[in-house]
Amino acid sequence: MPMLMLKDLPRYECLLEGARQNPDLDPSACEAFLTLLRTGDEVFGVVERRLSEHNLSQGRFSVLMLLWKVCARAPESGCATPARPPTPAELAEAAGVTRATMTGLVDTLERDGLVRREPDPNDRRMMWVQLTPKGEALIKEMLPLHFRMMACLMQPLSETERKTMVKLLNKVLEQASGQRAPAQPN
Amino acid sequence: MPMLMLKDLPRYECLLEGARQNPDLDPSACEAFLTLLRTGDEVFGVVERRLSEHNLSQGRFSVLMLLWKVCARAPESGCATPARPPTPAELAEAAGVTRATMTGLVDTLERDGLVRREPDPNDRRMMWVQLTPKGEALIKEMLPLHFRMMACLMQPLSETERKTMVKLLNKVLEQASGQRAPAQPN
DNA sequence: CAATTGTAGTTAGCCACCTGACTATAAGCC
DNA sequence: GGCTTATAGTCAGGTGGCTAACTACAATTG
Repeated sequence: MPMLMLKDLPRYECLLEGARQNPDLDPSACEAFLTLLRTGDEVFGVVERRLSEHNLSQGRFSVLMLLWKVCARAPESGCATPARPPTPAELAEAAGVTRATMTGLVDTLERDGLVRREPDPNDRRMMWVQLTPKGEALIKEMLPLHFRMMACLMQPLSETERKTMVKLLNKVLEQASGQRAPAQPN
Repeated sequence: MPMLMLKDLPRYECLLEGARQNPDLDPSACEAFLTLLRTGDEVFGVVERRLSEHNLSQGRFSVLMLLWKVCARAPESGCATPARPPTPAELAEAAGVTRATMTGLVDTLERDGLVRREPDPNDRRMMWVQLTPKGEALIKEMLPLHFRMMACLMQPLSETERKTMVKLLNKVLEQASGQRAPAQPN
């Protein structure tokens, strides 16, 4: 549960009351906003708790996933097979964290024997990161559990409702991404 | 951006491909799950970035909000007015963090002169936490900006879509809360 | 070829989250 | 009244985010 989020969402009447005092408060927007963050936080918490039983966190798990996808890439999957293992910078980019953060993640994963660093023979600035057998065994063990957890969490929604939620969330996602970088002139 | 979340969500075809190899993978559940976390992360990031321009974070802002709600509670708002300022433990409970975390938050807020600690005269274990005038001024300045940001983020959704999203998210929220504490016998 | 510029990885230092242990105090119960 | 138990706040130590600065190396360019 990484972010501090109000545990009890305000009742809608309180939002309406607040809107009467503050013209900037849009009750339905506020409700949607708070519910989104609250739900994301709660779901994230469930995931973290499950992962922590296997000594993992979201971050560590994501790195293992990224590494596993590379080495497990079947030829028929249609995805391009990279010529070499990924570098910390590539992992950071894919995971959406800074290179400094990735250094720390790979440090602890390496300390726990799940991952191995190896210098790139062609560019001495770079490192390659690879799963160890132990890391591969762990991710293979975890994946089915992780998938079942996703299914369990989304079980109250019908197929149609899932599609609807994804559609609505994507609208918000796009808006939020635009907020972050209003223009990418390149 | 507190949580590490894959930046590029997998395409749906890849999920279908994965499901063929792993019977536990439910493609629509997986898509909904990833989109939910990704969107929550992105929205959270927008908020953090805005708040950081005023030297705040989600956590610091939430504490100020909680303190402000107490002292700004108008009699006609219908909410019960507490007899005294909140304690760190109450703030932690309301914000959904541990008491230890709240100690740290109040530490930095007090260091920055936004908040004041005062011993409870009736129970020497407890402290009262209150906004300073500086803290109150800051939250009053921030709130309209914060409300406008919520409205902006939710602007792509119609009123109906917001209601729908809240309804669907609440189903997931309830499921996730149940996951966390399967039974509360009390 | 030498100097500049850019890139990869790390380090240091900050913040906010956690757990677990500790201290002081209050409350309940012989 | 004196144990025991419970509660409030804090501290210690760990993790995972961040930025900014540094080192080593590669690439570009005059």
